[in-house]
Amino acid sequence: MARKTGSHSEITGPRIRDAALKLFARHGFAAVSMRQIAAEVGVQAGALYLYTPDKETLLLDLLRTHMDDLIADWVSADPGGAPVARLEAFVRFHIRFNLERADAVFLSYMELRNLGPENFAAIETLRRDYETRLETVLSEGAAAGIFALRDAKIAAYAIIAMLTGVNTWYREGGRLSRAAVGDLYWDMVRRSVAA
Amino acid sequence: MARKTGSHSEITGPRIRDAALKLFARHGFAAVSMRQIAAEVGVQAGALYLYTPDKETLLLDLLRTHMDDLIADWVSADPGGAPVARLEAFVRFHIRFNLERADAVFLSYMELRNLGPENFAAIETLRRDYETRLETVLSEGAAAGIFALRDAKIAAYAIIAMLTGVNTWYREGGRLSRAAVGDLYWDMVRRSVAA
DNA sequence: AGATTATATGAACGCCCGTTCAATACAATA
DNA sequence: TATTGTATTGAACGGGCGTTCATATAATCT
Repeated sequence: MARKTGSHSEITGPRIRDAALKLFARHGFAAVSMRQIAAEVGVQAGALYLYTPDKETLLLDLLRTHMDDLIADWVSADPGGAPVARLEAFVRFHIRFNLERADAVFLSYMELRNLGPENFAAIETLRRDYETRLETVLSEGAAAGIFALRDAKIAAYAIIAMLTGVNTWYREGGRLSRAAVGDLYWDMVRRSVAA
Repeated sequence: MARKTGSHSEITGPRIRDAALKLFARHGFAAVSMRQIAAEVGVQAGALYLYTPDKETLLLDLLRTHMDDLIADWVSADPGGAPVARLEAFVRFHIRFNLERADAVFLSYMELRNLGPENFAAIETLRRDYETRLETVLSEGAAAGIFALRDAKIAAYAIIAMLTGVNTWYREGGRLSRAAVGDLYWDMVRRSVAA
């Protein structure tokens, strides 16, 4: 056997990335073998190397795609205008986006350490970009006297950590709907920075 | 060569746990081999099995010790009395404790997935115990009209996530002292739950 | 001093790893 | 239909893995 019937790179490529994302998030980058990823896709291990030069680059692609999506989606969700409205939009956006991609979020917090120094730095730059966007909203609100902040950068870190934490406990079909979670967190964030 | 001069289990045991904690946190449980841990201690791999029945149990011991210490230390740091004072004590305690044990904190968030189901459940129970202690402080304050909360459980999750996030950015010798960080976070927490 | 116990070595076990590559079967094009 | 290009196999490479165990030396006990 060699090439399989119905085989196309536009199909196999995404399936490999999906399988790798799921398995890396579930068991950890180092614990997942290329053979396991291949088995999940229904292919032999050698075939993966038509789609990635090596295992680390496969991880890097997943992390970079996630961060790019995060920033791009926030840019188009950002309403601009009044800082309070922008902050509320950020809170609801961050919770929703992260809940929709729990695997990628977990990966991008846990497996940065498996990247080489320059790849690590590239992802860190994207993360800092995202954090800075929130920090800017907070700073502008503070300058306008709408927010009372002692340190905009720390406030941004604190808010993002708090919101990202939803992923550790939220379960679909549980006591609270996603909208209710957004309401609760926005209430806490709003009060923590209110002037 | 066989037994080494000066060898004692009370010395080698802790050194093995220290090395394992450091390496697991740095590279991930699956990425670290028993031979690497042994080399860090200056011993052969076989000697590790005088101290742990297997690799997973070594991880479990590290995680359980960390959670036990966390709860025991909070119990003795808890001032009791007025909810506001207790909440402030919790905020400062959690930040300090976690900064002092960054490796163990990272491990206990990232490597639970490498535990079997029953070991996983045991650690989860300890975590829930800790979370419930904060939730109780919040609930009592709310009942006394001192805190305004829409959901004490979610507020506890949010506060813990926010505080734990300090570990991802804090660097010794940076712009802020540990005490200053405690002040900033206590300010935000206080306002987010104030009546 | 001699016997016993505790602590370690180092070789070996079978197994799985990431990656490469010649061979090959299917898909697309002419 | 013949040819070219694409997607995949399956075997092989050297190497590292977790774990076991017979053996040996150091520490301790009588």
